Amino acid sequence: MPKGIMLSLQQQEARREEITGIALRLIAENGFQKTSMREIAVLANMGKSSLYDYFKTKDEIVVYAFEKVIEENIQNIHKIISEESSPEQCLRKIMLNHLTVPKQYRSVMIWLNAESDYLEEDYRNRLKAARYKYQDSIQGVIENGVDAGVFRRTDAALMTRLLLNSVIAIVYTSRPSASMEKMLDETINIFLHGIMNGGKDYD
Amino acid sequence: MPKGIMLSLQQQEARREEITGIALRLIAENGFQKTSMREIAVLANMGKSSLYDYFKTKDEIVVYAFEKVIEENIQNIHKIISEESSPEQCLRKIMLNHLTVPKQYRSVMIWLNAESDYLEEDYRNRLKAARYKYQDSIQGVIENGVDAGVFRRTDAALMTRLLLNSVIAIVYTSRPSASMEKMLDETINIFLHGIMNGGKDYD
DNA sequence: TATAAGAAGCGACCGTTGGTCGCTATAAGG
DNA sequence: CCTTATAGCGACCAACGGTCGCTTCTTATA
Repeated sequence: MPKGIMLSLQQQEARREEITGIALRLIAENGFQKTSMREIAVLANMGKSSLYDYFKTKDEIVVYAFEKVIEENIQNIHKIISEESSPEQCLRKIMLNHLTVPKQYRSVMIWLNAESDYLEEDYRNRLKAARYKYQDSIQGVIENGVDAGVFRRTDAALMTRLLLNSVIAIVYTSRPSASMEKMLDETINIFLHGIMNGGKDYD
Repeated sequence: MPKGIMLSLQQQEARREEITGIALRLIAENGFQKTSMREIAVLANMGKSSLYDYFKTKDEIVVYAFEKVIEENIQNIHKIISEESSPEQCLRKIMLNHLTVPKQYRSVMIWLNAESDYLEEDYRNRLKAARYKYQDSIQGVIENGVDAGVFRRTDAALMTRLLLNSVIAIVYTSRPSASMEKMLDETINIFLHGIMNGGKDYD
């Protein structure tokens, strides 16, 4: 391993991605608690202390991973929005996209959901920013649907959280009652037929 | 501190409850990770190693707490079911009850949701048993509603998980869009008007 | 009353953890 | 060729969850 070479920003980023990938794999296998920095360092073929040249703490690794996957998801959402004009279909596709978040990311997302309140303020803020940005782009779809008269007037922010949490309920069960796609379909049907103007108007 | 006295089972149970209470308070404040057994021991006025006379591990404390709160909730549900004949109102009341789970319990429930897969098998099984029992009693209400023709035919197990997860989405947000009761109301309206036979029949 | 049995409680200790620090080795710039 | 800056690392630290054997006390029996 050559030392003393200045790594370019891209190279640093690549290192960070590599470390993150290893960490996510281990965390998905054994949980956050039982995954140690030493273990990650071994698999990344570097000394443990070198990890700290790329991430300030263990927590930051998962914060970073979260930001990355959210960023990617937001890109997907924007693409879906630009390609699909029906708010209803738009929502379906967004949820389907959310469902296909790679497996390794799921455990850190769930873990963050539980522990994010107790992280350092800096990390909390980064997580909040990412999460809000993601939620807001979905919320926008719902609000557009309301404005277009496709959805009844509803609490779009709440609705967004319900939808996202429902995906978690689908993905993260030890007792699935059907395939994930089927459950997602049923879930969206439940939500839509409660939210769409169909005969009755709740205003 | 008298030593050598044989504690009755009730006294042991009381000790366990006391320890659990302290632990829950600390965990709600600082998170599971940052709550140490030493800290708990100090507040419980006992040596750290004495904690291990009442709980085998730190994890077991939260497993025990989970079992307790679920048990209590199941009692409440049974009472609601026996007093309320309308499946719709029944669901409303059950969800409202779920919403009123004491604050300290919430953080351990969320934490368990994230980490339960990585606990010792014994704990995993205890958690599973409690959770299933709880879910099943709610699922029963939905199935009754379906049989009575009040609800349309749906995946009752999925529906249960959606409902429970939605309560979490309501309670556990840093950006509430209304009071918890209002959000719960809106949530149930969304679910019910998607699930109830109102004009259309999806079969 | 003397004593054996057994449980409550604890201090000292263990391996492992996340994280720090100062040193070494090396490349680039003058 | 020498200075400077940096990637990388080994040794170390306090704190953690958890264990063990000892002390201290009560109760039961003789």
